[in-house]
Amino acid sequence: MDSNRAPSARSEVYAKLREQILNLELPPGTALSEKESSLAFGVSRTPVRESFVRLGQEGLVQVLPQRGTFVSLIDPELVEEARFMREQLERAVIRLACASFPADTMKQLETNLRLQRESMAESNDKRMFELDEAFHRTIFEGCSKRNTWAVIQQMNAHLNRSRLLRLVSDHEWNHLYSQHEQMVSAIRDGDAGLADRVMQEHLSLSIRDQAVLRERFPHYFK
Amino acid sequence: MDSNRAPSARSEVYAKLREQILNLELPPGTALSEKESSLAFGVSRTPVRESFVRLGQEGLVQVLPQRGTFVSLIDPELVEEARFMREQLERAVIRLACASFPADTMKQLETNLRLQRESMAESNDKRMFELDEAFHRTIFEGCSKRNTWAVIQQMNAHLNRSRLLRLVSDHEWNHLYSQHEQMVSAIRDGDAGLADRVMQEHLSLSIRDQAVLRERFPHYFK
DNA sequence: TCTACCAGACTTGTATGGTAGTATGGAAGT
DNA sequence: ACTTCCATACTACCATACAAGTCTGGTAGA
Repeated sequence: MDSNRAPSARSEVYAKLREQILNLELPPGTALSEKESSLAFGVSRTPVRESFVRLGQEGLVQVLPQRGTFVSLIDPELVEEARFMREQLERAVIRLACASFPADTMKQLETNLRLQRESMAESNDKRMFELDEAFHRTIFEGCSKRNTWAVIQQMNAHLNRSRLLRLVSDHEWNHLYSQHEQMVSAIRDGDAGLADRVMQEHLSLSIRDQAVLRERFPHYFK
Repeated sequence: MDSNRAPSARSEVYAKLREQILNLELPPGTALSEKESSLAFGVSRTPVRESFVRLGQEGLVQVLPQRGTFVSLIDPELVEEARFMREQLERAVIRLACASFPADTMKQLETNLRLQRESMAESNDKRMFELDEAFHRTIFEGCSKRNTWAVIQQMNAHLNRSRLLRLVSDHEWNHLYSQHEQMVSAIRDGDAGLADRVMQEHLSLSIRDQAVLRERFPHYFK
């Protein structure tokens, strides 16, 4: 069941750093250092270095030779493009879903909706966030577009640093939930036009978040 | 002008390995090894290792701990999804281009078309391939979607291993060129519907290549 | 006071040795 | 002939030492 019987030091460090960057626990612009991180994690520089390489490729850190490694500033252009890509791909996929969608995957969506209602009742924001992600992922899986979702997730690393604020403004969840419900109905009815419109509106919400974050933390941005 | 005054050993090794994998010079399934590669490139194992990490993240190689590193087999599902993503994003972008496109970037497209005619006359396939890539990239740049193009390029790594065969069947170029011409006209006229249709057809051509390659080299595929 | 310079404390880049897990082939036992 | 076991030769993983570039602060000289 466990693909990695012994999780490597590298993957541990990588996962932890990535999480901290996405959390804004390590804010944009923070100076990292191989040595410092290796001490913090209790490993040698090698696995830390290789984590930096991976994070650098994803654009989450910037490695300047002989100068230092820094958590990347949020690039508004990159964020907007990430939103654009996600919008195009999610709309295309949900149109596919309206043409044909497996029954058991539809069951999963319905279960997910029920869990969303429960989480909203409990005001469990963290759980709600996970369910939101799972909801979208499930649509991709129903259309055999697992890898496409994976690419979106990578792009979303940048988008998500901006979206963090919404987590605290939980009054938005009701709106998002009703959109999720509309999507499921549209897929069930095969109404691609409706699904497309709802998804487009659904994904346009994140634009405003960035403006708010930018105003509050101007030095986080490029 | 040179972003890297002294190209690092790592980036050299990475670029070379990547090129060889995309060339099929290193066919899918080939066993690599840190030691062997380090000897071949005349560097230590460290930069080779870090190249493996990068290539692994792109899905071009598969690193199995304590077992070995292998050039990834071509995953048909991944290839189809790459094609799907590219289609959706290119169609969305060319529709944007029809709404608004900078005059100087339009000049570049026209220049590119002229060079394409010259290269076809010379039967210069390599040049033609480069111009084709530049053509599409220019459309993205005109719409301020540089990063989106970069993501497509990464996905295309998988797609391109399948597209290699087309390079030798140069009789296709005439068809591709006329489609390019139609796209430029459509952008000039702001005819998003036409542009979308042409682009869709344009990008559907690569599907057949995979079938051919798969038939000839079944052991290259997953 | 201001400038030029240099020493030292950083940084990442590269090389190398040792460790642990894995595949393989041959020998010993059935 | 067939199976089991083990020595051996791999593999990637990690730790560590050294190399080379960069920044900083203090100092000597004008």
